[in-house]
Amino acid sequence: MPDVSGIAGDKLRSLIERIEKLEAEKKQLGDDIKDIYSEAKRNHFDVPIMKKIVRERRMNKDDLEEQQNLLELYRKAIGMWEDTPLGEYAFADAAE
Amino acid sequence: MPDVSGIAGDKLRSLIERIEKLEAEKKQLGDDIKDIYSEAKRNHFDVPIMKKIVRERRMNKDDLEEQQNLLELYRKAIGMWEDTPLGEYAFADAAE
Amino acid sequence: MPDVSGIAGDKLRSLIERIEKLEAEKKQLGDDIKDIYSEAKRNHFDVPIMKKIVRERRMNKDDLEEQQNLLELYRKAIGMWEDTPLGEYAFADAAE
Amino acid sequence: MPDVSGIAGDKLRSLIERIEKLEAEKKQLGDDIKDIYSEAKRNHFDVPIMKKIVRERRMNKDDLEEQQNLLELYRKAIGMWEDTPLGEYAFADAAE
DNA sequence: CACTGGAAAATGCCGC
DNA sequence: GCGGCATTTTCCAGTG
Repeated sequence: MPDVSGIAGDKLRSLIERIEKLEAEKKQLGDDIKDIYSEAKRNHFDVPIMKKIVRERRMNKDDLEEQQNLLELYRKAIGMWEDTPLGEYAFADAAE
Repeated sequence: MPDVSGIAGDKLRSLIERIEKLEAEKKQLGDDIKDIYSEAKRNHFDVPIMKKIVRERRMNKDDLEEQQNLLELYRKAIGMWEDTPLGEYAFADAAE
Repeated sequence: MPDVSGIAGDKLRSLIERIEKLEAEKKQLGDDIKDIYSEAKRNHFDVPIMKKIVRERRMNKDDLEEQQNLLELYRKAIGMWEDTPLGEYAFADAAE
Repeated sequence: MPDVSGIAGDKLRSLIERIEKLEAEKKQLGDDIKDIYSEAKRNHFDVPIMKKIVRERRMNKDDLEEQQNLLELYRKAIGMWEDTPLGEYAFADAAE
């Protein structure tokens, strides 16, 4: 759109193009990450579990514990699984 | 949560049970839909295409509302841009 | 589209309409569920935690345990958190 | 996972570290994009509308490929329907 | 600072 | 059983 726009139109178009360029790179990185998960799968790793691990590592440890405590509190409040050993597994669930 | 083992626990359990009931119904509907696709397949219709059609129709329907929102936004913005060609620019891009 | 179609066209349209009807009901249930979560929020419950609870209850307990074990195994394999209290707790839990 | 604490653990750690590196870069790009929107705002552009435009352009781009897939599907199905009015029906619906 | 809407991620499902 | 697609769920930034 060569001459419909004035200065501001050029600026706007420039901004949008810069954004689109960055978004394209961002998408590329997403694809690269997928590739690594594929490689992991080929090496017989469990991909969903790996994703949980990555997420745990990204999370702040204090928040993780706080979540755990709340989860446990809620389980208790509704009397969930009170006669099973599953309560012990609470910690792992917080990360999911 | 105010009171773990008292009234709040009852309320929490009640909420969760209501949710689970609705989720069960929702799942049932999903199964019913699958059944219809099976029936379609038995009648020699091409199921993937049927799904595309259903999807298209849903998208088109959703888009009507979306278009309204978009127009709304544009009208709002035109006040700012009314003495520049930018309004036109935005419209042209959105419609292209 | 009254007379473009023959018998098969009628059948196809009928199938699609039944599907769309069920999908509408399904969507409605989804909205109802959202409403309950809103009510929960108004009652000062932590909605994300509630969702975890609902999910836990939906899951098969054996699968849950299996997941836990794998997660723990992976944490160990990469030496994750081995010098933190959370890590010790998890290790203890896994070993018992 | 073959060998928890041996070579497989090294492989797992390596995969995870590569993923985390890419995620960091990805996050950086997200921040860069935000910066551009900030710049736009400083230049008195309407950011929500810009986002709409970017989104529209991305959708339109995606739709081109989608349309191709759809046509592909339709061509495939036409063999089955070529002596009925159903092909027309599908086309009409998709185009409406 | 809670809420809404939009982007991103995860889950589940389907055909090959 | 694997990869791709669609849906659902989760997350997060902007807004009042």
